[in-house]
Amino acid sequence: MADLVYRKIMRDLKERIFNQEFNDKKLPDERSLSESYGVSRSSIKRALNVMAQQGIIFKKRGSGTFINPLYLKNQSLFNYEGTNLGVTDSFHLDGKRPGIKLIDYQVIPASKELQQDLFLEPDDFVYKIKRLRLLDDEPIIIETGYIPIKIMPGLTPSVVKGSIFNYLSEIEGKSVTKSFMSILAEPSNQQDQELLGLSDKEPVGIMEGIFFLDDGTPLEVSNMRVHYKYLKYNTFVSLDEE
Amino acid sequence: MADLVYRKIMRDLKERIFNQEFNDKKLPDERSLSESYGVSRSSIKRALNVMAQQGIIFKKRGSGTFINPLYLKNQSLFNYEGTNLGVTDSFHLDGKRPGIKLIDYQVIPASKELQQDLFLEPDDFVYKIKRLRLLDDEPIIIETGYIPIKIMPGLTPSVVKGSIFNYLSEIEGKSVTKSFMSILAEPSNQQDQELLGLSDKEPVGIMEGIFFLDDGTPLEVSNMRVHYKYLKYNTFVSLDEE
DNA sequence: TTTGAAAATTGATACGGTCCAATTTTAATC
DNA sequence: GATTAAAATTGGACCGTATCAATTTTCAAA
Repeated sequence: MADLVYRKIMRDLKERIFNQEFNDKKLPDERSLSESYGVSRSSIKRALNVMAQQGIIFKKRGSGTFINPLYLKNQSLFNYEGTNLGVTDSFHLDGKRPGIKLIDYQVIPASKELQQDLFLEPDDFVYKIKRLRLLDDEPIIIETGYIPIKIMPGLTPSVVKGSIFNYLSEIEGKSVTKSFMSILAEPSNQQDQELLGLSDKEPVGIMEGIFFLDDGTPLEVSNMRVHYKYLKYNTFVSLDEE
Repeated sequence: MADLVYRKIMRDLKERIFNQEFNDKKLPDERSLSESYGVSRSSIKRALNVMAQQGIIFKKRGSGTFINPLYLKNQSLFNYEGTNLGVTDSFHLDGKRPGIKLIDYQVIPASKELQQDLFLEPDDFVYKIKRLRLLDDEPIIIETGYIPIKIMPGLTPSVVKGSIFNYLSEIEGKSVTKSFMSILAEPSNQQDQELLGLSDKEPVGIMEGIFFLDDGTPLEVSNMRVHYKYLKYNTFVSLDEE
């Protein structure tokens, strides 16, 4: 994973940028980079494309490649890194201790909507798993997930008390690297208030969507009701389509 | 813009997918596509990569390329299209009539934070523009923006009553295609409640961040307090880095 | 000094090739 | 039949080239 040419270039360039090596905010041109790194221009282009997509640099034809001034100042914003997409990975908040409390666990027939979203047959069953996510014993997320039985036959309550995605990758060698999510907000309902310790004037953030396995199999439909103070979704958007 | 090879391939493939031409949910292999379209495999790869990044297809080495079942069902979710990033473009809600009410307009010295975010000198000035966005006369967003004077010397109140981004692209030929945004939620404050017609139990969604010009110049620091019923941010996330 | 055309620079698109790695298919063996 | 090994399939990485398009630089003419 780490020995790809274009990734090595990226790592090195990021470091050089961070070390202020390019004090005019401009990178060398692609042909020079190609020569100095001793790799093809295609690989340079690939590295620069990814970095541009992440918002670290801007490219302008005829002019050159420029460093995003914000990258130097606020590098942390540009690190969407992580090995997985699950909550256990996403909220790596400053060494706080994550916890899970199992609220509900049952096996139910898949509803029409779940059949569609998870690509199931009418007689398929799913786990319904409702959990409370904690950070240093403080509740922050009410998470309700639906997972097809036939994909994870071994999903026992004891497994569910830990990270399902980690279990998947460690035990079954499958990884969850893609998701389609919607983010929105709502007033908190009574259950939110009880479980998350909110007043009736405090809202919840909602992240709902579908997690996919590597090969595109829909794994889980998830609905997360997040304590509003812990919801902060950062994103760099580019309309360039590549 | 529309005559690029890889885009033509993308358009055609999307249409063929939508027409159920690949009823086994599997696309032809790259080499066949290359031959049948009469283009190089590289171009096929490029088209497929972009489509994979958009979540339309999944690729699996050794196995093939597969259609995301959700694409057929819910195609609208996969259209992040648009020519600009501004609010005027983002919320194209079903032919509703957008409107703008100017609340505040002044020229002020750039604060420390603005100096950093917009890359300004200590003696630079910015416009502070506060506007209420309407949809069919219903208020949905309180938008506060800061734009450097030196970038848009001609930003008069009359311009500000319309779309600033459209003005930029039509009059000055510059386009805003990149942004760095954070999305979060908060209880509504009194002003939110008055301007957006919310009760004290209803929250606002907040989208704040920086808009960039094509060449990487930071154009605007923006803070949008959105009526919670209108905040819905859809996104496909992939950890594959390309 | 200013203007404007030509030249140089620089990223973008596209081609086509080599080799590799994961997976599936096929065939052989027990 | 089941198991295993070999072969074929299929996407991934990387290289090097040719041509184009936007921008900047150079330099001669006015």
